[in-house]
Order: sequence, then structure tokens, then C-alpha cells
Amino acid sequence: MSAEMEIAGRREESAEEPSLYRIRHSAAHVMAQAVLEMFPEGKLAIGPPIENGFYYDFDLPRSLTPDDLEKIESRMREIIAADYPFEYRVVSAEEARELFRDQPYKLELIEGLERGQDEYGESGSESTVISTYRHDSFEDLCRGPHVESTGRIPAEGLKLMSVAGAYWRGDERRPMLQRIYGTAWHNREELEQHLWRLEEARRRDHRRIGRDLDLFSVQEEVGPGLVLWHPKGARIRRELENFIVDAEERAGYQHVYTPHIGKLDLYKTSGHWQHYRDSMYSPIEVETEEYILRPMNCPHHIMIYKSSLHSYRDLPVRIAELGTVYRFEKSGELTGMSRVRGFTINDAHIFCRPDQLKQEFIGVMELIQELYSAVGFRDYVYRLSLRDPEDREKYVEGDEMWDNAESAIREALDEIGAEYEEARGEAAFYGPKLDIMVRDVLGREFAASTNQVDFYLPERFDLEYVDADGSRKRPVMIHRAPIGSLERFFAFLTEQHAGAFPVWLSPVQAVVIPIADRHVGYAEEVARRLREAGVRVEVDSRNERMNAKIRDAQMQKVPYMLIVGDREAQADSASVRLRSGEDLKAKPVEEIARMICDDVRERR
RNA sequence: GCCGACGUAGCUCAGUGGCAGAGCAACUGUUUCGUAAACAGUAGGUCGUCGGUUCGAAUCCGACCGUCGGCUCCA
Repeated sequence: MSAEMEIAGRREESAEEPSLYRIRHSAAHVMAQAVLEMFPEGKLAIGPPIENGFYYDFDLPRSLTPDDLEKIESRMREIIAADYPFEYRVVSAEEARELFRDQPYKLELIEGLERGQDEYGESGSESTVISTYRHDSFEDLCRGPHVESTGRIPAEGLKLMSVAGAYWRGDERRPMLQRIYGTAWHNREELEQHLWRLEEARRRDHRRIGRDLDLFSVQEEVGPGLVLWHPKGARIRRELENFIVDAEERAGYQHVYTPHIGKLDLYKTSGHWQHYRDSMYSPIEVETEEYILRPMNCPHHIMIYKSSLHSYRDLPVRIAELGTVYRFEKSGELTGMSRVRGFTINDAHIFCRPDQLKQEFIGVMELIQELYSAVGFRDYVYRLSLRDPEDREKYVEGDEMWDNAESAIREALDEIGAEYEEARGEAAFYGPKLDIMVRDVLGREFAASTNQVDFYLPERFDLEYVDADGSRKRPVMIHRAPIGSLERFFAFLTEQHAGAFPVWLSPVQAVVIPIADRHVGYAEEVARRLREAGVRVEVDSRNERMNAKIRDAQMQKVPYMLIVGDREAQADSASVRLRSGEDLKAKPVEEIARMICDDVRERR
């Protein structure tokens, strides 16, 4: 968040056009004034500028309605029109406490400021100056900066978007506040552009495309968060799976199959039960034993490793599986295919010597880059999640192991020249991790891939290898999932291509469109020959006009439309239309087969 | 899980206490067509579920289920 704010702050600072950061920050103050006028007893939390706009959190006596939002917005326009100057002043902690004596959240913020924390409660390098900004009757604890006066906020670039719940300080044990989100831009055009982008994002949403293209469904009768892959979605998934397994076998992974359930004791040994019980399904009693739906594949893979003795020369051992797991995600967290309760991880566990860690991580990153470039993924960032050395309770012990693992990943990143951000305190409890972050069409950030070093499980399962001197040593484990879950990856892929999957992934690669009934026989013949060449092809023999068939194929994002009429039947050809709208004119059937097969081979 | 909104035909949506609707899709028939929607007809509904108020509920109230937007969480 802070990075985005800096970007907004750096932008076009000039006398005639204030930065979006200032505009949004100021809009938040104006909104807070309007809300407080409506609810004089309301309590204020924080109201920062964010990407695309701003928000402010309030503790109010009742829930806000869309109606309220309209009223607040029109009051904001009045305050803007009145052009009140923003006045800055520095106050002492005592003054501040007096000023905000009826504002408990502000008092908490003041306390934090005294301890050198920012408004999110993070200890930062900010100076501990306490300051306020005042306009009209409204004064807020704030470090600024703001526009000179409310009139500099472009009223025509402003819009309140939604109201949502948000916990104070992001802590679910603390009160839930009401957050009003607004968007603000320099002018009406920019606002409209932004609204258009949101509209466009909705059109690309994988949930909508999944239904329109008949790729998958999630049905109440089956259960929330449980995905049904329809034939066309399954076709795409199968292509992806084949591609991944091939690439991994080339990279030295050994693929296995293991069952979806296992004894509860196995997950007690692994520690998952103790740590993640709340998001695991309840045990199933079978005879006298308890079994659970597995939330992770690692214990099964570990047991494969343990089934034989390993020499130091055999390492690394890389056990891979497209492993299906089940996790109880809270109901409010489910989203289409990107957050579900049963999913298949592109999983593997690498068992290696400590000195191989860096090299193995490099291998993992190279694999990720290979896979991502093949599916046209460019827009991603690496995030290195480290432990918080001050929070010792959250992580397994072993400073030396942590340091080694963290530096192994860092060195691997440096060696392949990857840029990355570091996230302190974001490591798993058993080791640091490297996430690949991507954004969905609505700009929400997700981890597409999670890769972790683990020195905890080898300990728990007492894993060993025999070293050169004959002594028993402890291997290190890497959990790695280059594309994370197939479900989530599929969601990204769908949104990225807006449903127009590359030819090699398209469930239907070509539709043959006969112009009139008398051409159906020839169309079938063309389809048969393409099918023999390995093309996924259908004939649209419905009683519809050619234009309607083209439109339907176009909306189904079929890459090749092959129109056949009298001329084509005569010439042993088909007229090729691409989904881009391009007309390649008539081409011999053999050539068309070659074109499509080339696309598939080149993964276009 | 928490806050809020929403749930009517396959899809998009209208209907705010008095006979459940439209467009598209589907099906049937006519048409046999040259690069994004032919024409006509037919069928399709426990208005998310359960309970309550009422002479009467899609409509008002309650609970539950689900979806959406956030928050929290994500091994």
C-alpha cells in the first residue's frame, strides 16, 4: 500500500494540478466532515488515500445505506464549492489529546505517534511530530499533505463507491467499523475512464467467462467452494496438466499419486493439525481410526521419501504431484475458482542437502519463468517473506537455520537477477517463503505461487540421508508450487486472456461453418481431416445463417472459424476467419491443419 | 467468521400487498443464406429455503442457505 501511495504522491506536483495523493487525502477529510455532520456522535478512525481513491473508517450509531452515501456525496460537493482553506498546525501530544478527547481511535493513534508508529500501528521511521489539518469546522489528526483549499478537489472527478465493514487496526478481535470507499481523479474524463476500467474488469471476470464459455460451475447443491469442471474447462486443465508434468519431468521431478485422505495421526506428526485445525475438515471415523481430508500433500510425499534410505549422492529427491487437497475456508472468503475449498496443487517437495538449497531454489524459479512465459504471464512480482525476528513465538526455533534459508533464497533471487520485495513477518511458521504475486482484473493481489523452505517437517518426521562419512544427516525440504492451485491459476489465465485462450489451450480450436445445408457433408469432411491432424474441431450444422454462426463462434472465442460454401467445396479449401476478425481468405485444408498445429506447437 | 447489499425462467432484468412478466438463449416450423444476431410459433417458474403477519405475500417480518463487495485469514 505504501508503495502505491508514494507513486501517487510523486506524480505531477504542480501549482495548477495538485497530485492525486493530495486530492484523495483531502477528499477523505471532506467526507469525514460530511459524515460527522450527519452523525455528530460518530467516531473517526483513519482515512488514507489509496490506489484509485481513498477511504475513511467510522464508528457510527447505525449502518449506512446507499441513500446516505448520496447525501454525503452532495454535502461533500457543497464543502468543495465553499473552498475552505486547509490549515496545518503542529500540536503537542497534550493539545492533541485535548482536541480529540471524544475520539477514542484518534487518542489511540496519538499514543502510537508518541511511540513512533504510523496510523496503521506499524513502527516506522517517521518523525513523531503530531500535526492536524483543519478546514471549515473540521479538524483532523493528520500529517498531510493536502490541497490548498477544498475548492482544489475536482468535484467532477469524485464519486463515493461503496460502504464495507473493516476491523479497527485490521484486527478481527477489535470493533468493526464502517468504511466508505471513494474514488477521486483530476477531472470527469479520468473518473469515467476509471469507471470504464471497472466495467471492463467485470467483463473479464473469470466467473462470468466461466459461465458464458461453459467452463465450470460452483453449485449450491454440491457445496460452496467446490468446483465442477465442465468438459471445456476440463480440456483446458488437462492441457495445462500435461504441459506442467512434462516440464517438471524434464526438470528432474518424479511424479507420484497419493490418496486424498490420511490418518489424523500423520497430520499430528506434521504439526498441521495443531496449527491449522480450524481450517481442516473434521476427522472421519473409520473402525477405530480417525482420518482426515488432507489439507496438504507433504506428509504423503515425506512417507515416500522415508520408504527408502537415501545417500547424499541421491539428493536432491524431487517428489511431485498434482495433489488435491481440502481446506475449510471461511464462507466469506470464497470467490469463484480463485478461493475454493477443494483444489489441486501443482505440488512438489524437494529433499536436499543444506548446501543445495540455493541451487534448488534457482531451479524452482527457472521452472516458474518457463511455465509463466509459456502461458503469457508477464505481470508478476516476487515477494520474499521473512520472519519477524522480534516475534519469536510465531516461528519455529533455530536462528541459524532461518538465516541460512533466508539468505539462500535471497542469493538465488540475486543470481537470476529477479527483482523482489521483502515482507518482514510474512514467513510461514516453519520457514521463509517466496511468493509470486499477481493481480486479478479488479486489481486485487494474490499469490499465484508459493515456495517455501522447511526445516521443521524433516525434524518432525526424523528424515535422514547418509552423508559421505557414513553419518546420518537431516535433509532440508522445499515446498514449491509454481502455479499454486490449478483452480486459481485457471482463474488468472481466464481473466488474462478474457476467455480467448491461446490456441493450444482452446477447448475448441476450430469451428467449421457450412453456409447452407448442402455444405454440411463437405464441412464434416474438412472436420474429419483436421481431427486426424490432431485439431479439436466442431461443425456448426445448426439451421442458422452463416452470420449467426460466426457471431456465436466469435462469442465463444474460438480461434479459427472455417467457412465452407460452394467455392471451398470445389477447391478442397476453407475460408479462414480468425477471432481477431481478420479474414485470411480461402486456404487449402492441409495448410489450415498445418497452421493450427504450428500454433499448438509454438504454444500460441 | 464479521459488516453491508442482493437472490424472480438457462442468462440479463422489470414487477413493492390482489391473475408472475420482457429481451436473449432453448425447442418446433418456414427460410438455404458469403464473414458478428433471418422470420414465425411453442414451451419454460414451489419468485433461494423454512416459518410468521394478512381474507390474500414475489412484495411485509424472522431464521437459515447461497452469491457479491469489503474486512479478517490463506500451511
